[in-house]
Amino acid sequence: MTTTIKDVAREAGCSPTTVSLVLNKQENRISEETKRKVIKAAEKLNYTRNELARNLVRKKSNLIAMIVPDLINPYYTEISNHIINGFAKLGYTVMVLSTNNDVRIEDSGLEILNNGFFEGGIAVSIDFENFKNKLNPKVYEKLVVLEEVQDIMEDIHVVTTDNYKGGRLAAKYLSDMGHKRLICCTSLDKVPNHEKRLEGFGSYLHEIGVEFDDYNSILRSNLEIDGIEMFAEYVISEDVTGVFCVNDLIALGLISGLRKRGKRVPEDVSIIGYDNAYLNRFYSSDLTSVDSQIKRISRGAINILTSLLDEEKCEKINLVPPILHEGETVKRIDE
Amino acid sequence: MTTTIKDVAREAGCSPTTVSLVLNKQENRISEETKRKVIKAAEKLNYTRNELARNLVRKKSNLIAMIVPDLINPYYTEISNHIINGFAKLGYTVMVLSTNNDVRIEDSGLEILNNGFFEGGIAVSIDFENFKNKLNPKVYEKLVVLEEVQDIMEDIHVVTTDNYKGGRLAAKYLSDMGHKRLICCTSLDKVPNHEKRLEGFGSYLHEIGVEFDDYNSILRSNLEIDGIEMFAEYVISEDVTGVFCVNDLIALGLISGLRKRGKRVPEDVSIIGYDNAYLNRFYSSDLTSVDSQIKRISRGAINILTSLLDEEKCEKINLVPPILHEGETVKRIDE
DNA sequence: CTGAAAGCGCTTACAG
DNA sequence: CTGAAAGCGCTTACAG
Repeated sequence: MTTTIKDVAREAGCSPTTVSLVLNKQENRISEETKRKVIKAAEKLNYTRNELARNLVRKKSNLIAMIVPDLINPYYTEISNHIINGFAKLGYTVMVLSTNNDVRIEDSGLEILNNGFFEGGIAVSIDFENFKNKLNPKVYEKLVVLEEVQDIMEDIHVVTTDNYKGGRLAAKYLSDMGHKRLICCTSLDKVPNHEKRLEGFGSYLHEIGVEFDDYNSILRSNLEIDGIEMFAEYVISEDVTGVFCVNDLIALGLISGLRKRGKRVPEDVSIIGYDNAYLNRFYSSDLTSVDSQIKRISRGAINILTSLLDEEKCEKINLVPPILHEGETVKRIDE
Repeated sequence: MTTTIKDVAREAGCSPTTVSLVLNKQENRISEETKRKVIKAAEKLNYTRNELARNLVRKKSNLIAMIVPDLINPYYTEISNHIINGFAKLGYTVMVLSTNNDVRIEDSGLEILNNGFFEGGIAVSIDFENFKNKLNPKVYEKLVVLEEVQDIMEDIHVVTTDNYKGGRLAAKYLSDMGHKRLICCTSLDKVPNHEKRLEGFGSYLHEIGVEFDDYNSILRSNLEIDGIEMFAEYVISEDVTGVFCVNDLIALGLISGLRKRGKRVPEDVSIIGYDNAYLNRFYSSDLTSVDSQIKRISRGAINILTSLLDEEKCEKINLVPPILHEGETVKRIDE
């Protein structure tokens, strides 16, 4: 029913070998005459090569799988974009699988990584335990993870923003601007990147003697819009002056929630996000944010994975230093 | 080097057939004893099945490919999300390929669709000509396109918002609110969805006698942030009172550009978008927008594609009626 | 309850 | 310049 190389061979009056050779542009040894016949036959029969069979023998697909937790957070889509474009230039096609925080989808993702259709993988913000249990160790050799390092995965290649430093940067900036009543807003699930940011944030405040404790100063919610609005309620009721949001999406949602309640940013509350995502620029106010340098992270990931694909050695861990982007959502205050 | 079914068979002391049977849970006929041995051997050798080989013979992968133009526009990511989740429930995994408006990546996408690894495809907003030329007609039978219909693709299944009607809805609303100096903002590339929206918009205005001509009333730019800011300049210099943006991202960018220039929305300029994307809710003002009912579109796509996968007949064209979402970015004016 | 054999659609030494 | 043959790693009638 589907036309194969054999059909083309029959139509062209030659062997399957010859067809394969011609179609793979290895036709230096084939006569022009035969070449033409083959191409004509292939066109006539509407032949398209079965890549499954091809890859089975070649063990090469030029395909890379990218696993992300969701497609809502612009950070993930932006980083995907860079990686797609970067690999396109190198002749690789990247397909992205978003687990949408569903373990079953994540498992399918791991299976896909295991099954050999994709030559390499990039995983953003994953469940390390699950990976460790279900991923074939051989896959590690062609995988780069974009998330705060965990001891649990000692064999893996990592590139990520320096979350700890980023958290400290945020804390320093807010306190330099005179803020003392601070909280953090983060996700309910303990994402390693986020936790490290909080750790850095807290550590800086402790050093300079500003009150900050995990129980009262860290707010958690699902990141649906209503959870984020709950943050707004709390900020208002507790008279907080500065908020560190572990990503930009939370920051934008929080600003929106505050404004709906008659509060102004930064006049009444100062907000700082993390990532400095491109999509922020479509937003009315210029969000102050710790820039995780998405482009550099992407480039790093591409470099490492290409090295791995070429079986070259390379550094295991690659921490990209964050930079503070001073927007207009943090105000200096004096008390 | 990679362990195969043969290795497992040798280790377990049985035939490859038996291993395959056990690992595919078709073990009703296999003795408990053997079963255990096989599973143990597989674990010991860290065996993972080669899906390439498997799919080659089964012609079944439970994988669906989704092709989108970019991952920046929240409309694409939101629709992807719904489709990923919907298919997950049905046991299919969806991987998305973003062409990033690069023909070469789009071509890879078409190749992937052709190559048989994916059982079905969903394509959002594509280049019809390119599809027609390069896609194996057999793929049409398992493909649904989410974009305004083109005569060029008569064989294809389509589900999309009723763009024409949506455009008219926007025009009616703005004119009902008293606006007469209107323009549209759209992309430089002629996306079928967008063009149809403009057509609907213009047609309504013509009917009620409001001035609107394609040359002076339709602004086009690349959808980078600077292009969109150029829109803002124009709106201000021409004293426009109402703007129809063919998608929400343009609308948000435009609002941001106007505010930077000291203009207020909706006090000075009224803005209406298209899609009513979820991400809008993280934005400070509630954007007035033609709701394309992304969920219904997604559900429609899932239904049709599952029918196609089951070789059932179904309707070719599925137009989802849009609904006006009244936010707070359009103001009534009277002159 | 189990296995030998054919076949999925391709590529690639090898021989001529 | 061209082709027969083996093999990629699996599944699935078929036979026993």
